[in-house]
Amino acid sequence: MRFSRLITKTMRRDPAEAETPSHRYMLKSGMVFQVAAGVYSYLPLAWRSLRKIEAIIREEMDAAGGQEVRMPVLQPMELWEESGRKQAFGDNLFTLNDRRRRPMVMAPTHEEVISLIAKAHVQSYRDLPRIPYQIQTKFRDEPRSRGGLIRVREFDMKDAYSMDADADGLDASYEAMAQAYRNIYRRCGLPAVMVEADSGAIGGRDSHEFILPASTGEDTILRCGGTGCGYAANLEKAQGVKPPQPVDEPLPLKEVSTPGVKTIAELCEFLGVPESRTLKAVFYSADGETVFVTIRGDLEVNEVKLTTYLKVKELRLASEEETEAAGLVAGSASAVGLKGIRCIMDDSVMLGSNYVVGANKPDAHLLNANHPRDFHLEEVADIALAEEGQPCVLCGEPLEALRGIEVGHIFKLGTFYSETLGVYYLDRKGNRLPVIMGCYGIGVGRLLAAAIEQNHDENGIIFPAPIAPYQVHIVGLNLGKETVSKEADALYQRLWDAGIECLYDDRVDESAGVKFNDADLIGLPLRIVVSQRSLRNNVVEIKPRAGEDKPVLAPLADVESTIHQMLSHN
RNA sequence: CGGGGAGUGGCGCAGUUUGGCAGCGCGCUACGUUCGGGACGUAGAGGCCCCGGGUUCAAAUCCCGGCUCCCCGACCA
Repeated sequence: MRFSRLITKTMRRDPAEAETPSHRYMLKSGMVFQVAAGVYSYLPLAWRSLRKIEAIIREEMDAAGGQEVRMPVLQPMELWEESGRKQAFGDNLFTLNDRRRRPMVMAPTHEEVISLIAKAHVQSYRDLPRIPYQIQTKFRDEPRSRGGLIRVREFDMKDAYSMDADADGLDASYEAMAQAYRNIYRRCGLPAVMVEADSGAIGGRDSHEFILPASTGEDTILRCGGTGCGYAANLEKAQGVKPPQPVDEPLPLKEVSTPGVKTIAELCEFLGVPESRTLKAVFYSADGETVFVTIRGDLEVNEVKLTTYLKVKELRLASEEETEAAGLVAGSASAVGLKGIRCIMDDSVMLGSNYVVGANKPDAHLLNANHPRDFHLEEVADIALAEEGQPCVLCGEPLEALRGIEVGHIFKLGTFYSETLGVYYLDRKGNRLPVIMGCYGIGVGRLLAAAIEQNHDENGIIFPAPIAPYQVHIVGLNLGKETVSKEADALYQRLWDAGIECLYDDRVDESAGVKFNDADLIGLPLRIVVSQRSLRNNVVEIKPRAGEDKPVLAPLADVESTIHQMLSHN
């Protein structure tokens, strides 16, 4: 591509609305153009890069036993009512009516349709396993789009669905997909980390996310800082070893006056006890029911874990009205003597004794509360937020925290859709059984954005070669001189003939500085400078975008081989 | 949806407090000079000041209503 013919231009100044680096550089380099909140046009540079990512995905999906299909974006609302996901998606669902006023959905994902297809085509265990996939535009009316392509409302996703006869089959398909994902990220030059993830409301046993480390990421993961065990999980799901506390002989329960004391911090200050010697009480509204949750004072409630444990759709902190209606005394509540409300206790409470707890009346607390002597709770679960520095549950090494961007997510769905939508097969013995499904997603545009988040400097993008729009940026200087422009044009043609993708800055009137800055901004792996000065010695300068290496002076005749050598080095 | 910020030539902004010719820098066009890290001169083109209403002799500016975008929180690839 000749720079002078490109439909886009680079911007000299930073676009005002972009704060995250990938957003800023994609706008500045002319890769994308925003049309509405969370809706973008992909312009030539971005589109070439996206197509490279897609090509890698296709190869790996095909190699892992996938087969590409194409399902419709436009789908009847009926189908979403049948699966119950009209409700589940709620306002996130883009909807419209057709000319006969029939409600339609712009699909956010394709479990429903793939189930219909499976229902029509899978009748026997002989028809399994199958892994159809597609790369297609999805529509989700996100409450808030952000960060350029990081989170948008219209986006391209590779979505795959596995269909198996039994749990072993699902495990095999799942592992094949996981391996395909590892290959995809590796080939894109991106060190994504596979972490355990919350599987969400619909459930299924396993779920993993692929997180690309980046400081601007929306997700936090905890991973084992040790070398051997490899434990890594999204903070929403992560476990750590909770600091054990002394389990002393139970002392007699005793009420103390604590005027004005509401928070754990105030309580510890007032009584001179450590947080781990107190129990915190938190009240939630879970699908409308007010529930009481208690956890050791030095730990925080993980609302995702709690949501999953309760198997509810909506969890939020209870309002003052709800708290009062349930007879709870905010600031002085505890499980001691509490009746008529569902209570959940974090298992950390077991690791300690003689707690300070609320007295369930204003301005009073109890000393030396012990489980189960003073309160006996049936529902005990791990609902605590794991923390950096806690020992790994597998090997005991301290956990480390890492921010990152979710660039893929895989789920073992189980039989939810098969049973809801009627996808059954006959096994060897003639039993009618639901097909076991898994689903596997990669956000293609987000992967590009994440790649830039992770690979940039103050001057612009530093593209990993496999997903760069072009491999080489030819910068022609002194192109006003016919001798130079002829050589540069010829080299450009030669490299394309040799299969090397080039962006050729053939602008005659731009200064060298402008061209260098644009090359840095766009960030192709290699920059070749063709100038009067270099041609005098029959060489061109080749310089990698990454690193501080000095340019290589390559004789004109050896340019192709030098490029190949330098690209394979990266 | 809650909280914060912003809408003025293609881009970045000033002007709004105190109403009075719509400005600056970059970019763009033409000509000339320059030519290895965002050159210079001269002459130009380009605006629904987000939209609708109101106040006023007069509104980018004041009042009322609405829309859009960005950022922070609840969701997700």
